[in-house]
Amino acid sequence: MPERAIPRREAFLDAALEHFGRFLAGKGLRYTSERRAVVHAVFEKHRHFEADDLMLWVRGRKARASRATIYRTLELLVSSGLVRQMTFGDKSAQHYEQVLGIPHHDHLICLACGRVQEVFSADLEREQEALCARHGFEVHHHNLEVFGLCRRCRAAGATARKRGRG
Amino acid sequence: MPERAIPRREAFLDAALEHFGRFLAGKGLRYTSERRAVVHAVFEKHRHFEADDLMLWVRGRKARASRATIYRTLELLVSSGLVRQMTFGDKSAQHYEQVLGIPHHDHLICLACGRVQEVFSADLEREQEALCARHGFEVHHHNLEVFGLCRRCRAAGATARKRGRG
DNA sequence: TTATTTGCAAATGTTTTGCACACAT
DNA sequence: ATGTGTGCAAAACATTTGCAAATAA
Repeated sequence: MPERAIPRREAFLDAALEHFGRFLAGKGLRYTSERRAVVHAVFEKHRHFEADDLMLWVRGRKARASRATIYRTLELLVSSGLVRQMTFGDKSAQHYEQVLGIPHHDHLICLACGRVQEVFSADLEREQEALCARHGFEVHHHNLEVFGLCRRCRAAGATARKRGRG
Repeated sequence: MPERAIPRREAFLDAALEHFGRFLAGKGLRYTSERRAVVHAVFEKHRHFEADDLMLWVRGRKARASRATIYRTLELLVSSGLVRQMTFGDKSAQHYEQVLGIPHHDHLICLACGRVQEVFSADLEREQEALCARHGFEVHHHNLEVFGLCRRCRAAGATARKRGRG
């Protein structure tokens, strides 16, 4: 079976809080209420986000953190491996997504509706590894972003075209 | 043979100038000396670049174009399909590369030296297509960026580690 | 106690925009 | 002629930084 489903990301909040605590402690850094609030916001409910979304979520939870702190904490979260940074094509703001509890996956980005679909193929991963190996390249991580039309929008487009003609 | 070499991008200047001319004419837009100068700069010698590099190259050719014009022309070049926009990981400035005459390829980005290597694998492309097809996704284009260590830096690192130990 | 962290506001760097003048067709 | 394109300078963004005040360990 070359494919697997991408599991839901829930119930990882505690693990994330703990992981981040250990990361900070290991660097002699402090676990402030702001940093806890950011971890809560990231791991409670959300998938992809940008810095500004995150600030709003934190504030929506009666906690507070300045924009500067959001950025500084995001940097730490990325270093700790709890969050990864992405860049979808030509957008201006950086995108992030939680990593803990979520196996690697690629992204299909619909040009019509903007929806981002997460997919995985072991065969594809294997081919990537093989390609890099042939070039003597040691892989740390990778991003695959495929742009196109999702099933829904293809159907909608087809309908629209039929209507247009009829 | 699953792989092919990425050909050099040369002698595409004339084709690019013509292609862009047709694109502009088709939209009722004008082929100004600035736009020609930008196409020259992109297709004469260069591979990957950012907006500011391009401005310097244009000016290095005794032509002139303001920063605003560079950005406006880049947008047109992307629309015309002559250039594509990329974003390597977490960098701030957008990156571009010429497309005409250059078949699709992926990028291996070295975290140590920053070098960007272009690679291609037909098997990999096939797996990507298959994955998308399984999801009913119609592919327009895609980006694969692999981050890691290139052969050279791996060797250097190994040497450094040996020296450190010895 | 004290080094780290925070918020604020100012700085940065990239990209976009408004507008008067210049120009390609 | 006339609608487009240009340069300039200012605006718009996301992101980073300096610093005095606040705080976790």
